Amino acid sequence: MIPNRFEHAQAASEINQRWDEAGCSHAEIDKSKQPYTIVIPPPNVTGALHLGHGLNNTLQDIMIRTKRMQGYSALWMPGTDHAGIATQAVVERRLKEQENLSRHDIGREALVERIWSWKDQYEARILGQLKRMGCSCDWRRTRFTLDPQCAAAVRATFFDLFQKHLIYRGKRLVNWDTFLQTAVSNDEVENVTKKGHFYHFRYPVIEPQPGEPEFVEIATTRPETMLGDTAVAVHPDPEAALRKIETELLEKLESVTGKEADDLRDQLDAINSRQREMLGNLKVLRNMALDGRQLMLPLAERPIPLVTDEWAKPELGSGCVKLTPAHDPNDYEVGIRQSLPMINILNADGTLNSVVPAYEGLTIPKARKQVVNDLDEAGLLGEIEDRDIEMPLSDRSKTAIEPYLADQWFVKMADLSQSAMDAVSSDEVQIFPPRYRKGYLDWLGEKRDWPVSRQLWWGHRIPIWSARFDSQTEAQSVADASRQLGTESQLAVTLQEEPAEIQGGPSSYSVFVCLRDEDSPLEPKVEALGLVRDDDVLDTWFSSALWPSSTLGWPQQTEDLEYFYPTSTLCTSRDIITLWVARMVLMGLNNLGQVPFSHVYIHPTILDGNGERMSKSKGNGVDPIDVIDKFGPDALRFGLARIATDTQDVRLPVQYECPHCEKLIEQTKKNRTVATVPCPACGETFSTQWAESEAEKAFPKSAVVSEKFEDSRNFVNKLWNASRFVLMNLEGYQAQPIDVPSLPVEDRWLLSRLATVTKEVTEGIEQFKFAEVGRMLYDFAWNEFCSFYVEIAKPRLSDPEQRQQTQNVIAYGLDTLLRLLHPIMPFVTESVWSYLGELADQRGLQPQAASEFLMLADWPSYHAEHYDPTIERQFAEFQQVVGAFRSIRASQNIPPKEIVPATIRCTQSSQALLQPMLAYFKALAGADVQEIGEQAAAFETDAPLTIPAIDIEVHVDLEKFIDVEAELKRLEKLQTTISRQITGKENKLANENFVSRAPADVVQGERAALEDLVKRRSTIEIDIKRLKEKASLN
RNA sequence: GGGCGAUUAGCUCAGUUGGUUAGAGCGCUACGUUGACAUCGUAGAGGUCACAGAUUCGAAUUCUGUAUCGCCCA
Repeated sequence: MIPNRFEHAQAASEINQRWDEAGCSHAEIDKSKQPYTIVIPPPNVTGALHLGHGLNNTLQDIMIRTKRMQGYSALWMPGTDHAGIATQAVVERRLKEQENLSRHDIGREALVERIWSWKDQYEARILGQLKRMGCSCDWRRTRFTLDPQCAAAVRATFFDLFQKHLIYRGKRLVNWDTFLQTAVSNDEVENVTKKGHFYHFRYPVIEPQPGEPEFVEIATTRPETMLGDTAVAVHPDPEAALRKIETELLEKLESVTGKEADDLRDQLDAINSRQREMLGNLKVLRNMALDGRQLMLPLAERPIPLVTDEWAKPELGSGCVKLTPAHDPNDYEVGIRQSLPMINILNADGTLNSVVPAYEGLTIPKARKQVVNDLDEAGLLGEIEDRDIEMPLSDRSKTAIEPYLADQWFVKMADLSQSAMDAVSSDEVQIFPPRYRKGYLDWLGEKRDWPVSRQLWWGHRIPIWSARFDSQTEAQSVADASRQLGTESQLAVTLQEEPAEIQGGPSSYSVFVCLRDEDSPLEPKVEALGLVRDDDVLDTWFSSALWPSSTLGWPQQTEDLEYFYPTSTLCTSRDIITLWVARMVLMGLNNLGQVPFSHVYIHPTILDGNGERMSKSKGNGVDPIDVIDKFGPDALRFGLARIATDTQDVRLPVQYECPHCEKLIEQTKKNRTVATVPCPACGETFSTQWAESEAEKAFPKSAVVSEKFEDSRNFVNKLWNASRFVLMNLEGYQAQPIDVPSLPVEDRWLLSRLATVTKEVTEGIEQFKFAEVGRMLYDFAWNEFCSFYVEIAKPRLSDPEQRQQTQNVIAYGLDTLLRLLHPIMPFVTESVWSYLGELADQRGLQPQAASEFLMLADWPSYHAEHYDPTIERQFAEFQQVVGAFRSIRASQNIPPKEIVPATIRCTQSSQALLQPMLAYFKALAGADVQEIGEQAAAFETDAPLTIPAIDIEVHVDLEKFIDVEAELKRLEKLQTTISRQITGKENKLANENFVSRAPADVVQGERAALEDLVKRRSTIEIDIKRLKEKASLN
């Protein structure tokens, strides 16, 4: 027999085991079925999953379970991502914290070994989290982006791109993380605003001509970079530039007023005063630049040119800008334009190199201080302003990013990007919600080459061997010799000239050899020619970009690939549309000639109660396991599905759960970063994720959860109990076909509602409307199935004549509801399914044996013929009458157990419907209906309620219960409301415009409504009068 | 600076092509527990739909602008 309570912890683990043993989530190639494939966005092995992942994976599971039930061969490919830089950073940081060692102390092999063991630990944790959530991945296929199969795909792709000359090496300005000593991509850099200074310097002019200034003033927020300056720029036409700004301001000024206009006028004044006071000087400087004047760079004592370039803004500062092409992205662009030397002043660790020996070895902050001091002593320091400065920080190490000139491998993006843009423009890949198309297309449209090398030890090592030569002929001969070593399918060779201006030295020539196979026998031969393998590894996204095909076996032409590729839907969050989705599309097209998926669904981001993204490092990350422990996996999933609207963010307030008293304590910005928290409810102290010392850890640790899952937990409970009711009443069940036309109204209502809900849920999932699907199922199950159908079934089940038919219908109803709910709440539905199978194995419209697992059962089909709008409308009348009785009872404080005499005045057609249902008013509203029809009368001591929309008036006999005060209060309140409505309607109808311009049916409707209201008001007024008379008699 | 999103009840959110009295869950108030469920039931209170303007007979809904918050990009 079904237990009293659904013990989710026990049930879920048993069910998981049964599914696992039966291989329910394993997908096989089955040519008789359509494939449906989802690849999981592989979670980083950096850390455990939080609710953001919980949402992501719940939605995927809803889709895959639905498709599986719909008869597809549904494959959900699981796995994890090695997340190169992130994981290495975490392990390195721990190494530093716990053992005070750097990666260089322990060496490449030892570090990589430690990262592998970290990976093993977190991969297991992550897969465990997914399993407990009920994710029906095909676990037998679990992959890892660094495993041999994925590595083979990486190698094949890299070789192919290299062969197509889409991979090249360049010295480029990269975002250098001086802590991790690697380049990071733009996307791994976040900008923060900090308080800083704006330093003004004077650079002496070498041999100024008469009338020319002796110094040029520049300003910078990063003084130490001046050691690498290679020019100072002035605008080529400062007069025109200022005039242009002036014109623009004037134009703008015409269209605005108030505060904004004042701002503009201030700006205009500033420009005008510049035109008066500075323009002359700027013109002189421009002419000096054109005349080839040079400046003496202080401290370095190096002559540098004065050049003209539009990057110098005559409206800002002194109008001159120093150029440090090797350490500033904008200056770098100017440097390329102006063919300036690029002087690197940094070592890889962020200390200064020997370019200016006096500063060698200093860290950047120290060098900055020293440079400022030295310039001051030299009398070249001007004003120092306070100013907010934008500082780039590495996402990974949280240290400052330095722009740094380094050798990097790049993928040429022009054609690849175009292909990925075309795929979306042509709708071959559809993105939902569609507003995300723009970001995708804009980003790809920039066609920026992709820097793929990372100076890390954890990742796919770049399969290139290289050597650099000063002489072209020498390089050529080594390149030729390399080519002789194997065939074009084994190796690819390029020779690349690296021009002088980039390096700041003479040109050189590099030979690159890319080997196709891992552990190729060619390796020693290549090395014998003096070529050395690149130390760097590939950007993590390079391997993730291959995920949809590498997991299916590509580059091998496997049967899996043939059958399951392209995949169907990719479900992810918006922050990686460009980083990942775009790259998968272009790699899929390059490697297989086919897009990797047809649909991309972007779900919202979960924020905490303060509107901040969840993350472990903020302390507001919620572990799905904590939620599962407290509320159960079904509640977690249902709760998540219900917040998956198509907005971009959703808020989920977060609480600590006190381990002593289980009270939930709202998380605040304050208490979420401390090690221990005193519980305001019980006074005991608990610890948080920040607990470190023994003393802190001695307090029991609090789970972090969200009370938003409480309603979902209640819903699971409701479903369980409704199911229990059904099961407890199936004694003597006999399977019988359900003859729909012969069914009473309530049964046909249920079938009609089931048909509609089935249709809407099916479509909703198809269209990624998960929140709506959740709401529909919740409303149907709770407010219709439980509150009405089950209540009505109670008297019918105790009536021997109706019992059997009711059992058949209710079993069918529950069966369908379980199927519809299964993708969202797999455990509780699977559990009920087993119990139902024990009592009513054969069930349905045409009874059939139920499958062993609900997970593998058929999705309900939409019975259009069951949808009956008349029945639904009639039943709605019944519900409204029930509501009217309840409302009267409540206002009269009639005790729930008392059955009150009642009558219903209604039209003949309503009477025809309600007559057979009269008994249910007793069950649902404690009303004993003694009379129904057009002539049904009020009682001597009467409480009436009119439902104008359906022309029904209900009356309750208050003889035994009359509470005149309460009744008067109720009626008078009603009277006020109605009067207000009447006024509104009268005004509306008195408006000539409304009557003449609004559609006739709307006007007609308003008139009818007004008439009803007036009628009601007079009825109520009569009732009030009668009641008052009665009161005065007593 | 550009793009995207949000702003509706104390909280978290729905709100279909503009049309009677703007909804739900939680929270709150009152009443209720031996018969599926107190993780429950019934009833109720609670909203100038951020602000300003425009379109319209009629705007939470369409348009323009403003403010606040968030995210992304430069």
